[in-house]
Amino acid sequence: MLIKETVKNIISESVAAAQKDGKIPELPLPEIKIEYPREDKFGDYSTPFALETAKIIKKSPFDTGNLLKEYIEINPIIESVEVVKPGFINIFISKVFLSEITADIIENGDNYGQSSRLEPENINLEFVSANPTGPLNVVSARAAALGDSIANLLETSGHKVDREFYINDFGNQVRLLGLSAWIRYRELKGENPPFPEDGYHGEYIKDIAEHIKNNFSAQVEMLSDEDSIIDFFSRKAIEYNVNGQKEVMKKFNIQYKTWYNERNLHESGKVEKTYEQLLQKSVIYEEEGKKIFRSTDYNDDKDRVIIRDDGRPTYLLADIAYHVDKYERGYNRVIDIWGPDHHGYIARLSGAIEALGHKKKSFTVLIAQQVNLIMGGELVKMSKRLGNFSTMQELIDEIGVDAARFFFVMRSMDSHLDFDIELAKRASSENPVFYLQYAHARICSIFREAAERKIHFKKSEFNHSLIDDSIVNGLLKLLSIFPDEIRDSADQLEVHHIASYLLRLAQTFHKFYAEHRILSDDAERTNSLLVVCFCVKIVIKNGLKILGVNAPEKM
RNA sequence: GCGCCAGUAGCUCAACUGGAUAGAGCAACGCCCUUCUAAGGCGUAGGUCAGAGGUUCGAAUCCUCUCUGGCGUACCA
Repeated sequence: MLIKETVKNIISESVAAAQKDGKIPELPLPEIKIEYPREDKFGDYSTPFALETAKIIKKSPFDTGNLLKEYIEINPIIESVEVVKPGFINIFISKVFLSEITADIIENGDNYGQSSRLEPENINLEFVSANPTGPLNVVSARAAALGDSIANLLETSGHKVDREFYINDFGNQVRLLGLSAWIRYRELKGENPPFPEDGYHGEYIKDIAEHIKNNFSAQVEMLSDEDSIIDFFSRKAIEYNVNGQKEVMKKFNIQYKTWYNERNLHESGKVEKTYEQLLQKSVIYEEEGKKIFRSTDYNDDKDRVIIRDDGRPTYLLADIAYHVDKYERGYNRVIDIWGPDHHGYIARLSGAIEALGHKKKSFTVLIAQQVNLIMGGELVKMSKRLGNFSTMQELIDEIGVDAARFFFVMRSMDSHLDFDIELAKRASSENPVFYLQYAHARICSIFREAAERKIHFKKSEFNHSLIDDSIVNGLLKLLSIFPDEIRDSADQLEVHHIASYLLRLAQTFHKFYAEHRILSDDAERTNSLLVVCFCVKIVIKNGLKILGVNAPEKM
């Protein structure tokens, strides 16, 4: 149950009732905000509603608060209401209600935290979509962790989400990749051809050449002209790289619904079709043989070429076609996660989408800021072309999937992330992911010990009064807001809130553990404490699942 | 030049998107294991929220300007 929303409804009903009684004028009022007060003495929930409406309804916030107090307090969920100094309305939740949270958590189990929407969105979430010209790097790893977790978050909060990866298997870079591979191939054959300056210098190109030599030599020998040879190498190199990317994603516990080929977009005529549509919307003009989209109408710095003077479409046109295709496949919300080097691209693409009649709000681009990889206190520069980079695969091998995924999502994606490999590698207390997993493992250990001692745990028997203290109540309160945390994070598309929440929960649990001996001779008390542990375990597990991190039973 | 992101404790970052006395984790120091996992707990110390104005009941958060760092500013993808 979403308590925040419930409280909000209670307030708005109270306001409506007060209006009906003529105590508050019937004017349009701002949306009611519900907050978690910083201090316990300010209640479990709080609203600045009276402060915000003071001017509109021409009443002192203090009076409004006291007026609403009686309407709010009628509700059985509410223990009491206090109106404090400037005019905050502080709400205390009833203890009975808090006691019932354990039953709610246990009943829902793996599904606790999920909620449903009146109008669920059908979302396409595209992330990573790295060029298939080489292995995935750590920036892609960040986007991967963020994308999958945000998808989980949106699903858990009641939307439908499909994960998608766009493969740029078309254009200049692809040809250059094929050429690079072909040259390495010839080197393997004992030749010594010149290597293009702007080619791909990475060692992995040699692996691709080796792969082609081992599996497709006969086919290569049958090709005579250079164009078809390079085309063949391009296709095989792309295939090799994409397969590698798929493998890494699988290891990272990410399951894409769709891997979408740019090549298909061109070959199916969708790119041309999109051009026709833009033409009909009169947002295209011609200049020196080029077809140009008037993106300045949509807040872009300059208009953008979408068809070159030689007739070939630019990347932008294909990308517009691709996004239009997403809508045509039935999605009513489209979300992309991009790297920081593409932010300048947002205006032109969203402009085109808007020009073609889709709601501006239905398209969102999230920018995942850069990752500074730090090794031995030094910044590691990454560049695919120079062949000097650390791959996502290497990262996973070195620090493990759990640590990697957690580190990438624990910070806001707006922040540049300093990723200290050495630090993340250390399996010690410095590492927050271990701290969290340890809480889960610890609970499992308590239950193993309980079984050892022949204690029969009855999850439906919870006697709050036996363990009614501030630590337990704080823990129960935290558990109760989990669905709200998910809902809020999902609406803001900010998954790091879940990481913070879980760390706070783990911290509260460790404190609880230190202060309460769970297993004792008092059977009834023991059982009630075990119920609390059981609930914490469920929430940690469900929360970690959203982040794609394992909840180990033993450590 | 213009645009985007960032600037908060020694370091890495939060702060419920305008709320009450700005919080965690590392690092430092001092305590706590004959008892369910010490990968843990408790405590001490640490701040001109980059700077200056403004907006209002109320600003780390919003608006303007300045400074610093990163990225971008293609008929590349």
